[in-house]
Amino acid sequence: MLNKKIFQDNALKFTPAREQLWSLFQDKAKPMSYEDIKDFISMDKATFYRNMSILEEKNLINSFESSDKKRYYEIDNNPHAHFICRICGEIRCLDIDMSSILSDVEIDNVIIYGKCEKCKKEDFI
Amino acid sequence: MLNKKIFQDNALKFTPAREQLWSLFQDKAKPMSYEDIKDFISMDKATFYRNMSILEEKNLINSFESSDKKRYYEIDNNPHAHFICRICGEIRCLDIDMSSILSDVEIDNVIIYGKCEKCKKEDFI
DNA sequence: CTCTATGCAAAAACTTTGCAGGGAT
DNA sequence: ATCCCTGCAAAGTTTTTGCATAGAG
Repeated sequence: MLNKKIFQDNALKFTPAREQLWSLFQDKAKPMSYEDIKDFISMDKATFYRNMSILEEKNLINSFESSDKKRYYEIDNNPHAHFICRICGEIRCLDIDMSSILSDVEIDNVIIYGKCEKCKKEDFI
Repeated sequence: MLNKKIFQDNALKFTPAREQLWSLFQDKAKPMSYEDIKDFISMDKATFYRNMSILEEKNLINSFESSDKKRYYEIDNNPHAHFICRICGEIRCLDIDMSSILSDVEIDNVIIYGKCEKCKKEDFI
């Protein structure tokens, strides 16, 4: 089984918790926090956070913290920048080439905060 | 006095705490957290945070949260992006125009996370 | 069988809030 | 005199840690 192989290749035991997390994050193509998925997984939050840290160390998962103080995780395929609306909290994935922005450093995350189109309009209401 | 006028123009009382904060953030041209300045101010942390929030509402101060979970503040003059090294925590102010990257939204903060030049080198030691 | 993974509960870290007293205008 | 400001202490929120038990290989 493919999922199992991914874990074994990384010297990680193939446990139910990890299988759940892995398939959930593969199905949803968006960043999600513990809060977002807690009702869809059956494991303690400590297990969630510990496993996500491990998967991140193995470069299988990326994460960033939003302005809502929560950490969002997503599968590491095709790294990209994120736009976060500080009004409604919407997180939008962006397809910007980050490497060209800045030389001499190794960029692994770009977060752009602002007001999304919708919230910008509602300012005038 | 200029400082006093700035506060009065914004319907804020000119108190010792605010005067301290304002001159400190004007002198230092870098983002600073409560931790960074607590030894140089004589006020409770609640007063610090409350005043910084107020100054931010009045658009006199900008802030962002770093990967160390601390909120950094700086004077609102000349808004700019920041690079934060996730290894050593260094915060570098950047002079990039991000507005062109993304349309339809109102950008007010850009944070680029990565590994700074120094920490990148030390990886190989 | 051995070593890693998990659940539970408590700790940690930074920021915010409630409240009562003090100070500016 | 009236509000706003401040200090203190306690609460709040998300993530992390310690420890005993369970489970994968």
